[in-house]
Amino acid sequence: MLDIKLIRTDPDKVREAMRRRGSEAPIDEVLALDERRRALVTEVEQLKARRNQVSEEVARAKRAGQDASEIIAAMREVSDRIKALDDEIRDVEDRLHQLLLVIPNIPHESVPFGESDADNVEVRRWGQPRRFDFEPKAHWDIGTRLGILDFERAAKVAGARFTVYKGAGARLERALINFMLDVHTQEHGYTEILPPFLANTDSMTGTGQLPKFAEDMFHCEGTDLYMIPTAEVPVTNLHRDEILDGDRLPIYYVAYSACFRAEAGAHGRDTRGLIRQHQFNKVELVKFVRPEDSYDELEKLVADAEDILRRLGLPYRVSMMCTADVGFAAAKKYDPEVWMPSYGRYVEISSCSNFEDFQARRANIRFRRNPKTKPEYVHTLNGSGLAVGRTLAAILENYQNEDGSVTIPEALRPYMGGMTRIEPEA
RNA sequence: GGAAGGGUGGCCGAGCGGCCGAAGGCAGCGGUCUUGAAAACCGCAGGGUGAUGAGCCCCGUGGGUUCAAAUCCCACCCCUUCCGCCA
Repeated sequence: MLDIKLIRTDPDKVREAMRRRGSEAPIDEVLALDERRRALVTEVEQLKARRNQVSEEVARAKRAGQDASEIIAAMREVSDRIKALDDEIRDVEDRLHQLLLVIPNIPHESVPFGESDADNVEVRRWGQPRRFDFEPKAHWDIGTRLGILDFERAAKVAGARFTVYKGAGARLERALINFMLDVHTQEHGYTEILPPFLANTDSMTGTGQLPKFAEDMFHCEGTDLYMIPTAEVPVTNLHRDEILDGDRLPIYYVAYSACFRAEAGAHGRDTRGLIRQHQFNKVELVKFVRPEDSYDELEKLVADAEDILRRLGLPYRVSMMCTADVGFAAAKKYDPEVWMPSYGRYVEISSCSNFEDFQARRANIRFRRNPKTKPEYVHTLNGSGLAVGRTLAAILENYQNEDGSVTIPEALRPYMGGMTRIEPEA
């Protein structure tokens, strides 16, 4: 959520930011409602001040045993007016709030202008895509042939875009989760969280999934619960409506969770394999930091995600999202992308964002620099470290052998009981 | 799911419809005293809006009654205990 004061004092800056994003935003309507609200508030507050004053007089008179029926009668009218004004204010504020909730964040000045994802900018590249001296297969073929991924039975059990992992495949997924959690907790300084996988409307609104993106999520009928599309939601909302002690910042959390996405509107895209699923595993990094540190923290966050790819020996590049692709809530976003032989290109495997105070304002997450000062909004960041299913797919493809087996990356072997290869079932 | 009890400031905990943004205690901060510390004593200390002012608002949330609600009424949410069910 943007600061209403910013919209009020510099509406052109906001309009320009929306134009750069290619987003429509009801700025004029916001300004009109804001003005209306402030006029009403001024009026009602004057009346309330009078009511409070007179109430005291009534109390004093009654205590003195005097009759106060005249003032009481006079105040009835004032009270009615107050009630009417309060009703109108509530109505105006509701509408204003609804509008503010659908206005996206302002991209940081370092974000390049662009009109589509084609305008994203590659910032660095690591590793060399392997040259195969045989025809490399796609991970769905590799996994199916090895008997470690079962798409058909998953479709029977749940439907399209679900996968059953089996044997060494299930273990490899679990190994990746544990490996990532261990690296981030033991070497990058994150505290592990295992959050609820369902979250309520307030939480979804706090991080920005609602109200705009309801159709992307699974909703549990008859409840106020949504299945989380990312651990960002429960973990960021851990500190909703809190005032954090400045000494505690920065806070780093890492959380494994299953993630659930309806993928409405993705018909026909990535229909095969693990790339686009209704349910997938992810290890998510979340930070709460001081505003002045958030861009340094973003760079460190990306580096933490990249570290996993390097240790796994997976070639990747990092793209900086342009204004058109930065995402609703983010001010700046980097996407680490892994080399995927079956796609013949780099595929998003993480997404690291600085939301500045956009989420903090929605979720009311603040901190106090020192005991005397007013609370300020924190900056929140998050990034995948990494998407586990896509990582497994990348390993199958990049580490495949001509005989159909897959070599297990060095770093994962301790998590696989020393296993070095996944061989086809006998 | 059923029954009972409860949600007040960082924590504990009072609160007769008006003098309650709210006693008291603890923790915190500043000071006096002390070589220093503790103790004792004095003082400051919630959040929002706004200009560090005035005013206004906030006692789980939302309605209602009233000239006036932390206090009365209704609904909802959450917590605790007991029972039932259950991984």
